[in-house]
Amino acid sequence: MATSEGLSIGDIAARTGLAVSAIRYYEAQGLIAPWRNAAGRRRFQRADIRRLSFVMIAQQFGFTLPQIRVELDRLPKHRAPTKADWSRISAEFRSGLDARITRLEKLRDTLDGCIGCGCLSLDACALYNADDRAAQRGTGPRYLMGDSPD
Amino acid sequence: MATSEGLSIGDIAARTGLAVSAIRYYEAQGLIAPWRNAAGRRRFQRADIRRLSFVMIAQQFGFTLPQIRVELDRLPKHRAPTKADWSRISAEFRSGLDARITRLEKLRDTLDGCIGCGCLSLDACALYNADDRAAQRGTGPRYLMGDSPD
DNA sequence: CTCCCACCTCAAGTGCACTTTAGGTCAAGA
DNA sequence: TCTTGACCTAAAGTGCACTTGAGGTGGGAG
Repeated sequence: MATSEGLSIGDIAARTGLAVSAIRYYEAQGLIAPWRNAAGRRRFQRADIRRLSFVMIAQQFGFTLPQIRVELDRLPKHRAPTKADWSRISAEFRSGLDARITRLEKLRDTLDGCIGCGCLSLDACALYNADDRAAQRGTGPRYLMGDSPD
Repeated sequence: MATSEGLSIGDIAARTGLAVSAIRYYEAQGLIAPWRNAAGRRRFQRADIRRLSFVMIAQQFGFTLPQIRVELDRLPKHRAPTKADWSRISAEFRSGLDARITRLEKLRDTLDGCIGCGCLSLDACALYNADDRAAQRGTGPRYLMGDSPD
């Protein structure tokens, strides 16, 4: 409970489900900025719970902490995001998510075309096209990694 | 080129686009098992190119190297997978992929419902439901992490 | 004959996202 | 009064997937 003002790191941990160590780590990464009480202990606002939820959600979306930080930096440090903040960020999440889904679906469709095919030819199989032509352009089965086959 | 029998690690690197160090690492992880020539150098079969392509594709699918190893262990060590091998593995890939896509779509749909909502209520918002009830069950915004809300 | 390149091993380093450990402070309850 | 528990810092450790570095060998080209 709040001894005086704000929430303790333990409260935040309990309410977000995060480990205390993770919360401290996030502070070190600049994702949250609790203040300190007279005893030097971290004090959090309720809005910080939302910032941390935001972090967890964004991670689900595949964002790295530095990327999440960029988003959070555009938000007021201690306030909960407004409707406008949220709409903008949601839109970005949405496009990132769409891209991710599209990539996976492309992969799945290619796979579907290959199930039971058994060709496994380096020259012809769409899943095994890490051929010389692709290798010259970089690494790996490039077409599946997002490039289009020329 | 093949000095005598088989392909050198350099050949394999060129044809797969992988770094030589990565190929050695994969051997250490038991994903491939090249033999050695008189001089102690790795010699690969053409089928190993396919094994490595398989590794790269499986990574795209989100599998870890140990998981990929499990799949590869069911394949003959030096031979290219047969049609039957491939069909079985494809089916597993397929279901893993489907699960991944479903999860992302669920996330996206929730997000869609939230864009512009601005509620951000810990009790009501589907994206911010890291509430006490969820926290009691583990960590994070559980519903989004795959659990269903009770 | 000498040089270079491709290869070898083993150990350590990298980046991400944390956790663990060691050692210490402070306030409240038995 | 003593002890317990929540908190503090700084540094080191973890797991994954590699890369980099140091030091060494062998074979073919010039």
